[in-house]
Amino acid sequence: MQTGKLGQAFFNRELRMDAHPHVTLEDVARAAEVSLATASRALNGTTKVRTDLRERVLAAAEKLAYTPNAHAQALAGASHRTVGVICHDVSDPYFAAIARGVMRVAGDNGLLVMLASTFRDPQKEIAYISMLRAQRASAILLVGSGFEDKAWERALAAEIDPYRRGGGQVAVVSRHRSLRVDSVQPENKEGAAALAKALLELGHRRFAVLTGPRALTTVVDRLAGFRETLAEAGVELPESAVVEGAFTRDGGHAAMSELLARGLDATCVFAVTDVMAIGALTALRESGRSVPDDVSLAGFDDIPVVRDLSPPLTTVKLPLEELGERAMELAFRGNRGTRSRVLRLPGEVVVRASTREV
Amino acid sequence: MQTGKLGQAFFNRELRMDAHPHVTLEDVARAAEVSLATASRALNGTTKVRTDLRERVLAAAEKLAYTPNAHAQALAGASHRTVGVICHDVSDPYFAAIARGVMRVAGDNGLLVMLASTFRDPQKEIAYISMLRAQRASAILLVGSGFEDKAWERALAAEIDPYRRGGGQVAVVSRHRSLRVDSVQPENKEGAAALAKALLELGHRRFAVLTGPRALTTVVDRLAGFRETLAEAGVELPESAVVEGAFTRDGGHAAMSELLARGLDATCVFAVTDVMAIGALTALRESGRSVPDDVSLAGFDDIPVVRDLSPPLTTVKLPLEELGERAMELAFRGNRGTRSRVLRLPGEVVVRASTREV
DNA sequence: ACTCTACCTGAAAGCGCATTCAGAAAGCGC
DNA sequence: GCGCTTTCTGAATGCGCTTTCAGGTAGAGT
Repeated sequence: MQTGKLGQAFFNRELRMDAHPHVTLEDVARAAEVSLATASRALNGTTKVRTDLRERVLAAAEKLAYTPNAHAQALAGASHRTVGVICHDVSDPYFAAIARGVMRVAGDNGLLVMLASTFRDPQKEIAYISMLRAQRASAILLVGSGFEDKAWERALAAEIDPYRRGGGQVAVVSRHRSLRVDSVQPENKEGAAALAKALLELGHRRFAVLTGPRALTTVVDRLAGFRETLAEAGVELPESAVVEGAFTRDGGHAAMSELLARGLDATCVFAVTDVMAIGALTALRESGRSVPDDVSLAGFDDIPVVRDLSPPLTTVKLPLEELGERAMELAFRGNRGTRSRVLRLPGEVVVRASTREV
Repeated sequence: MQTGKLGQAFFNRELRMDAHPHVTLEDVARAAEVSLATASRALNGTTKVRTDLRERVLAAAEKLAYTPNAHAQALAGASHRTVGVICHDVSDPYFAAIARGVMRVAGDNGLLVMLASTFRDPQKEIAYISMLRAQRASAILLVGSGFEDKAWERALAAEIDPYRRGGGQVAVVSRHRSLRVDSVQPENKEGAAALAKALLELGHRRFAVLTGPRALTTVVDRLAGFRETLAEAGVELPESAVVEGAFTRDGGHAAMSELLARGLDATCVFAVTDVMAIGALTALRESGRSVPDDVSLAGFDDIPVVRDLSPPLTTVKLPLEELGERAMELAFRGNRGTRSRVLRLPGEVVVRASTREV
């Protein structure tokens, strides 16, 4: 495995699996006094094996605590069932929820999931795909917004294309589809538009937005949906009311603080993700402002915890787990055609107490 | 791979990796007009290869988008670097934080992580270990509280022992160490004791506790530490003031509701995990009670979000990511001795606004 | 009882790679 | 320029398993 790409290893110890050699199929066959082929067949049930022989094999396998070597099986041509999932950070509730959906489907289907966190390092994403390719994972799921960067997409394609040519399935979740693969996408733009509409209906006219990195497609879409809907209502969202921050709780906190420092004159703040909204909420509280009395706050995603905030957060509910489940289906259902399939899942505005009428 | 254990598959389509056969080392060697052995050596750098030959090989590999087959490598004896992590639910912030630590270390060391969620199904835990064993993962990490069940521990050992005999490393995180393997454990009992002391110092004398399943060792330890410290101070914690619930937000919500229904007469409620505390907090709010004015609330773990609650939660801060990191070190540092190593990481009481002096 | 057809079983090939072993080339002293 | 050692290269082996392929055995048909 070419792993050097992922950084300096500090574990130099070689951990070979041959301390005591593993029990092999041959051991089982010998113990059961049958041929290797028969042992294999008895264990896999691919062909009928005389009952007494099969039982002898099963008994021997049990007694020796035999477990087939998945590598040998894979090499010998058996389909091995493992999925690779690449996300930015498992500990982000947004990805965690999607991963949950993935894991559920995987568990129900005897699939092993290899989960990798890139910590938003594009290099790592590439490196992980390469590793997953080496593992001959049957499918790779790319979860999370990609970058709007042509060079980057090209580098990605250089890994993905050979993988697919080799028969690998690829699906992306919540990501721009410049990669021509199957994808399942939340309706970010529509969701943001619906949210904007709901906020307008509450009477708000002066808005501010806390965005994540503007290069992320998710940010672009949500911002566009929000802004355009305001524009249609004749409400302008000046660039000075848009603050960019990291896609994290602290990013939201910092962005909100920045906004407050600039002198907040909006009656409603929209954070493009719930995670950022959580940071923003705390920043507002720390500044002595009350939500929603002094300012309304809305997020996006509806990660589980936001309903337990005080006040509970108005947001756009996304079917996060379903996003993961659908992606798995897409990947394992296989794609006969040449066109990439796109599954769009709508969000739903959930108005809670963090926004009020003005 | 024997995967039947994990339930009914609904994906019947065979996804073989041979749609277009993968580029092999032999292809590269042929393209570079060198022998297979030379190509292997050039790519791995194990032995010196004449410069021009190496460059030809590298160029050919690049051109053909060659990726070694990790299965073949593993089978041929190369150590393959993959870790298996088994937890209850990735989307639980507690596990997510630990997983984050694991992933960070993995990423820095070129390790691939196979993450499995058991959804608290003991059968699945066993099945996953079996799969990981089949994959010849270099190490397996068991994250999360085990059950106090002898039969169950025995079944587990039946998987673990052969794995270790084969040279596999095992480490457990936050789990009773009836399994004689390396472990890293938060000081649950001590932490709960320290929390109890802090709450006593705030003047509280009537307590209630929201626990998770009493069979979980984590619950047992935290409850014991809490209760014993109260007892030392002459404060009794009657069983009627202890409510058991699921180890989830909803479990905490339900348990708190139950407690309220019984007629809460405590001035302070301790939820054995932050996740449960979050549910409890909402239940209290829904009942019209103010935290901390009407009742104080404390949790355990210090998952990231609790500081953003209103009021921020008093809790016992555990070094969650470090738990994961240490486990990885334990696993990959290897264990020369016969005794299993135990790493205990202390918690620290963090008093926030959810508890007040009475 | 004898042949023909199913049905099983076992020997052997091969999956893609790392690595050993023997041999070839190159470098050295004289 | 010859014989030596030192490097490097390539053919061949084996990792553990699945899967042909070629028997072999038993049962059916007459």
